Amino acid sequence: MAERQDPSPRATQILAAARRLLEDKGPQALTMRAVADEVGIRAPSLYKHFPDKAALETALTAASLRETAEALEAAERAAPGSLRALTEAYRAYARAHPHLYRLATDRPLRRPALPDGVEDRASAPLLRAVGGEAATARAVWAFAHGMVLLELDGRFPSHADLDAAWERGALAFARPVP
Amino acid sequence: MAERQDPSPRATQILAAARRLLEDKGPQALTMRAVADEVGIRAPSLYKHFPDKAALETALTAASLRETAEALEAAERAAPGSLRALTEAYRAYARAHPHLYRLATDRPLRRPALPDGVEDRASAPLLRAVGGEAATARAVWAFAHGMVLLELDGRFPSHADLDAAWERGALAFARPVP
DNA sequence: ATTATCTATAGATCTATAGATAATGC
DNA sequence: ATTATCTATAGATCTATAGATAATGC
Repeated sequence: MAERQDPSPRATQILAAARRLLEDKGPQALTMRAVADEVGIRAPSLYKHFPDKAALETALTAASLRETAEALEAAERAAPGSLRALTEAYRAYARAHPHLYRLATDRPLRRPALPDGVEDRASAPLLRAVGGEAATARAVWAFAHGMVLLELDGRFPSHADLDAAWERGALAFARPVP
Repeated sequence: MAERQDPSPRATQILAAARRLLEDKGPQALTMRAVADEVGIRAPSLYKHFPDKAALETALTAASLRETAEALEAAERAAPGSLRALTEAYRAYARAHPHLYRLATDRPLRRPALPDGVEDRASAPLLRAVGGEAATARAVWAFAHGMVLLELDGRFPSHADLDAAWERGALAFARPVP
C-alpha cells in the first residue's frame, strides 16, 4: 500500500528521532516517551501524527527495506551479475544499521501498511543475479539473513572466519543447479 | 560450563512450567508471575530456585540446544552423510518448537552459563556432513537458521515453494567447493 | 538450623486517552 | 474552525527484595 500522503514536517521529524533512538540505543530505547523527548514535545502529542507505536515502527521498517533495495541496486550497478557483490552489500547494510535491520527483518511484516512494491524491489536484484530462479533467490536470502543475525548476535565462535563463510555461500549459489 | 549440580525437583518443575508457557503462549507470556502461577506458588518464591529470570531463560536455551543436537544426531544415524536429512531435521525441530527455537537461537548466548559442549554437540553433525569444512558448515547453519526464521515470521510470499528453497540450499552446499 | 514460602511492596516503566488550552489558517 | 500541544492520568504490568512465618531435616 502506498503512503497515503506526504508526511508532515513534524511526522518526518518524529520518524528521524525514532530512528536515531533505535539505531543509537536499541529497540528497548524506542519508547513513545523517549521519541517525544527527542523531538521536544510531550508523548501524547505524538498520537496526532502517528496512530500508535506500531505505525512508527512500520514506517521505520519501510525505510529500512527501501535502503536495502537501494544498497543492492547500487551493488548490482557496480558489479552486474555478481552474487558476491550483493551478499557483501547486504552484509554491509545490516552491520551499519543492526537495530534497524532487525526491526525490519526479524519479525512478521505488516504488509498492508507498507508502501507498494518495497518488498519486491528489495528482492529483485538477488533474483536477477541467480537467473530468475526463485527457489535459489530465497535460499540465498535466507543464507544472508542467517549470516547477518548469527554475526550480529555473536553466535559464531570468535575464531570463525566469517568472510570465508560468506564467500562459501555466495559460491555455492552462484553456480546453476545441475 | 557444566550444571553445578542436579536440579531440585522444584527447579525441574519450574523449568517445565516456564517451557510450557513459552511454547504455548510465546515469549511475552513468560513472566515470573505466570511461571509461579503455573507452578502454584508465589512469584518471589521462584528466586529461591533461580537467581533471576535470565537464569531460567538460559536453562531453556540449554535444553533447546541439547534437543536440537539430539534431533540432528538421530537424522545422521538414519541417513549418514545426508545434508538434506540434517536440514530437514533442523527445520522440523524449529517448527515444532518455534518460541523455544527463537529463545535459544535468535539472540546472544550466555555462554558461561551453558553446559559444556552443548554448542559443539549441536554443530557437530553438520560439520561431519560437509566433510569437516568449517566455512561450509557455518554457511549451511546460517542458511537453515535464516530459512527457519523467515518461514516462522511469514516473510516469504504465501505462494513460495519453501520445500524447493530448502532443497536448493542443501544441494548447493552438498557438492564440495570446486 | 535451614530452607521454602508467603505477604507486602519498592521501584520502574509503558502505551494511550480525555479534556482543556493555545496557536494557526481561512 | 481546525490542528497541535499540554497536563493529568488511567490502566497495565514487570522484576526483584525485605522481612516474617511455616515446614523440614538433623
